[in-house]
Amino acid sequence: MTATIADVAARSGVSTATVSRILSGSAPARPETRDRVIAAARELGYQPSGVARALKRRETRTLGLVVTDVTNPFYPQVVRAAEVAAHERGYGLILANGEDDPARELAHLDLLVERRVDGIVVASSAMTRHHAARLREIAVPVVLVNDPITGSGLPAITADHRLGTRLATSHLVALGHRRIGHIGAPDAHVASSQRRRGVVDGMRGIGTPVMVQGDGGVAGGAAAAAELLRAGVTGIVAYNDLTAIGALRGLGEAGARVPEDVSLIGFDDIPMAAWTDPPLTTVRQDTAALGRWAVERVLRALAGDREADRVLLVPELVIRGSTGPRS
Amino acid sequence: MTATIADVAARSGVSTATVSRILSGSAPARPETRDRVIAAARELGYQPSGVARALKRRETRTLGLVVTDVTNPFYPQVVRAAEVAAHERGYGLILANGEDDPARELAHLDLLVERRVDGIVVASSAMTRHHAARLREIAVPVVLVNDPITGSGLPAITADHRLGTRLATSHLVALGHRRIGHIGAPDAHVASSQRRRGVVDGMRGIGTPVMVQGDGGVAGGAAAAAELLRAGVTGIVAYNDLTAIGALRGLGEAGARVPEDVSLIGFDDIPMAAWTDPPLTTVRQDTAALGRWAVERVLRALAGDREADRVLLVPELVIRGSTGPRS
DNA sequence: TTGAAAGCGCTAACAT
DNA sequence: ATGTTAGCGCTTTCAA
Repeated sequence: MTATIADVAARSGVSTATVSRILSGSAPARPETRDRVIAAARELGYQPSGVARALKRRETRTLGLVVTDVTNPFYPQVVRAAEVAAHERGYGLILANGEDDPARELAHLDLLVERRVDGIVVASSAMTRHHAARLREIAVPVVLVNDPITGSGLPAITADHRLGTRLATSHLVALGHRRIGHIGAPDAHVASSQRRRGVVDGMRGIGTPVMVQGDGGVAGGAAAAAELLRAGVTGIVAYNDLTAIGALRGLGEAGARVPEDVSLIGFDDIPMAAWTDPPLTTVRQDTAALGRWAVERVLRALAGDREADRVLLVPELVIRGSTGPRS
Repeated sequence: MTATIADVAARSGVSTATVSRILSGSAPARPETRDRVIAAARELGYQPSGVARALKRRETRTLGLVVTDVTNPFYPQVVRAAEVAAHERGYGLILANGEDDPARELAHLDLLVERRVDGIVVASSAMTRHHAARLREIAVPVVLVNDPITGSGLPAITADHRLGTRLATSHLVALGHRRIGHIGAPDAHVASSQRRRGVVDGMRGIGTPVMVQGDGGVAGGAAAAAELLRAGVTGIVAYNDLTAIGALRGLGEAGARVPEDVSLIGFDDIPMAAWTDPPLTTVRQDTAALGRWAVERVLRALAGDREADRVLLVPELVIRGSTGPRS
């Protein structure tokens, strides 16, 4: 078995209390004993048990991160930023993957609570939508990422989706486009209604956008783009980059060139967006900031700040090759 | 504070032992007491402390997963499969993101050991390369994913990289290509030498491949492809899909059409590969199997199986639109 | 500066 | 079928 503090104490001829103090530096000690203890600890390869410490201190120094689906290219950046931020402060991160299944997410939540994580970051719309009440009664701090529910009573950070698609639409309008379409996502997606509204905002005084529905992924984007083409649009704002990449294909197969015949804008700025052909004009949201802020907010909550503040991140239009003047 | 087992015991007028037995179903109880205890537990919103249980049982039911970089599109699938497999068996997963930094990974390892995870899955070449010794002395089971080190003495699962690029190369040869190039990755990458060798294997008796170096990512692929074009190749085997996607761009910018002028093959079959233009012919490795097997292997080790077995996954050539007959 | 001892919340003998 | 008790490995009073 692994060495315990008692082993170290025995080996160095002091009490466990002294070992604890010396190893944690929580109290001064005579240099001589210090050295003996440290030597003994090293010789035994002693590593304090986080479990025992957690029981005593009543904190695990571990956070939970609930994510809808790591496989969606939007999330890894959030996860990474969260992990880095947590690790910087000495916290571990338990990852809970929702698989887009609300029941499963609830089970995960129980798992996290039972594991006594010190706080939870939820980056899952399904979660906040179906289990808002449950989230609010959790004993530890919960922070939401990309939460559409304004009245959740929990701290949250979100990109301004509506502003984002408005920016995108205005860009299209500025390029001379007048018939503009939007490929939306199912309502299950966090931001679908906000992003839809932004397109309407952007066309105010100009006309009404043609609304079609995708599936939030590549396949849906391809089908929807063909539909928009038949409707005669010259500009498309897609729900996200995945949808836009699908649209790129759908357009290509229908014989339309981008951007000569149709201009196309995505959302998120996933890494791939810069590498499509043509490179995708898109609305960037700072995913790293999302993850980092959420973790830091949890930590602040742990330090006593129990406010339910919400931060709205300003998205940025990244103009690349998929948009151009109406021909 | 959260309710403890003592609270439940007091409220239902039994001992903590009885509560423990009933809630865990580890021993029969009179239906009447059963009901009282369960009711009390529910009323108090009691959730057993995993920390206390872990201390007593000497198992945390938590696994560690060390990953080089979640942001690399190859990993999320592994992570997801691992998480799902773990969760199915009631295990949680602590994610440790290496950020491609060996020192950082070592720190992560300590964190995991201190947290007393029951086992560790390492999906990081940097890790196995620099810290093989440290890994071997860890008290809990360690399983390697995509490990290049045959002599590590630890169970491991890896795709047969060499076979994969051989398959790819043979496909090119079968299509009539004779001048074939390979865009390799820096040696820091797990599989670079294996994949390089596979290309040589595939050209045995035909010639020698032109070897150039990428960076394992999109940018490097673009530059390297241009180089290969100048060398007059008509077929390219890329280290991975990211590299191939870069090559696609590099080729396009240099005025070469794929597959009419140059055939191109990737590796991994990341989700994006199906959606490039043209869709990428690639070598698929079953990333989900990698993650799932690793977790299951750790669990088996926990059940007593301490063998250092290695499994080699057979990759599969997925023929899409980026390869065609030499024109 | 150091030690003795209690206790964090649970489970598992061992009793009854 | 249920209760008593010890103890998992730490930290932290309280004493000395």
